[in-house]
Amino acid sequence: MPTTSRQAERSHRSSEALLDAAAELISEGGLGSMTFAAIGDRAGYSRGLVTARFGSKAGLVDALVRRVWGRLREARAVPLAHGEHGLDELVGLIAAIRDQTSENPRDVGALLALMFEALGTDPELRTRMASFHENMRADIADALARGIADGSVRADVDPTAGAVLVVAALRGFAYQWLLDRDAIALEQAYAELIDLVRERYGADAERTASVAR
Amino acid sequence: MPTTSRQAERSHRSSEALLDAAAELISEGGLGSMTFAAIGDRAGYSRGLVTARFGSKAGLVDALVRRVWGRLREARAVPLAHGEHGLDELVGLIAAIRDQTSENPRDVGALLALMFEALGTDPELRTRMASFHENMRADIADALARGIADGSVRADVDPTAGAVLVVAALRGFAYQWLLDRDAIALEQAYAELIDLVRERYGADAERTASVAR
DNA sequence: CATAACTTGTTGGCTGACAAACAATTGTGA
DNA sequence: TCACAATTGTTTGTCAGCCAACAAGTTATG
Repeated sequence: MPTTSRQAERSHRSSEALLDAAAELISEGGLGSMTFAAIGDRAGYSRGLVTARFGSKAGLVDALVRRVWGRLREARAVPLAHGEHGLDELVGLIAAIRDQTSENPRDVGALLALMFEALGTDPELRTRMASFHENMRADIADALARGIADGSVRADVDPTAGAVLVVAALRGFAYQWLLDRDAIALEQAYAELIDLVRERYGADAERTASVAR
Repeated sequence: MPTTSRQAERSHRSSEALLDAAAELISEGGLGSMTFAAIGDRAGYSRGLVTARFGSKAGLVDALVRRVWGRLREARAVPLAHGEHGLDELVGLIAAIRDQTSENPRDVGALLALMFEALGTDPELRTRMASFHENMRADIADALARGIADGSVRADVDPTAGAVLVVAALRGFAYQWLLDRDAIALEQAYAELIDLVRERYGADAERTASVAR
């Protein structure tokens, strides 16, 4: 007999299919186009299964965010664990986001769309995303501050302002990409940002050398 | 007798009040919280006046975008008309956006919220904002290219990549600001961006000098 | 009195939520 | 091993709430 019962496997399959469909829909048209009927249609199940499985729309979004964050955290754990210098750590973070976006555009796109959706009516989503970005800025500012201490970052850099700028660039890339996927060369954009970080925040960057990709 | 009749004045007043209320609501909670009833309530009129005046929700959004864009275009015409060098023109554009945001946060906030809302279901809004950003990137890339020609911008700068980055920073600042207005020092963020543009794209920037604000 | 400005009543469509029914799977006792 | 009950998974029916849109009516202006 299998370690997972046929029932468990069945429900697991359907849950994944529902979450996949939900991610696709959010990524394409925001929460507005993520209706129970649309999810069921796309996943090949009925509209009623979503509430049966996730309780409510909020529960579904919660499960979706958990799944995506879990995967991303897994992928990002590697570059962050190496105890690199502050500057390299920041560059590694940006590169990890770049890689995740190209490897798993559906989930990342859904998470990004949810971030922008957080500007809307739902106060819960809003505070959640607000604190997420606050933490992200704090992490980046931390990396810059550590970089100043270890000599990899210029001493006159303002870590807070740098964090706001880096986060802004990341979200701004994502926004332009979601708005018109064909108009933005994401790889090139991330390359420009990494190069910029090295040139502007790095302690020993040569101005001429930094332009080469 | 007045050049504008009392009737015209009356309808003009109510239209403005409705648009003001709509802008506030969008800025606060996106299109989702901009319901006819809410607009009427806040403007001090009935829910029915909006359709009577603007025909439909789309018409209202259209009128709102027109009004805000008109005002911004007016304000931005000055810095762009001077025929400056490419780099100064770009810096002027960023400064103009900065000034508009601090002078008229309600309208600018509404326009920004609409930009992010464009990721949602409405295809008309989406294409509209997509082409707006395409034009914006083209303008910035143009300014950079002209700057290369007139010697104010480094010759090895990629205008396209620079345009994507600048637009990303602008939208990213706005996103973080709309998400949590207290967490972001907008003035400082814009200062960082202007400084960055001068240092990274400028032809004759001194690395140490560029940090001073 | 006529026309413009504005309000209130109403309707139809869409959505999330829940409940009841139906179907597949699993456990249990003989 | 087999029947049958309990459980889990899934679907369909239905309802209440919200909203944009329109229409008919009311008030202000000319």
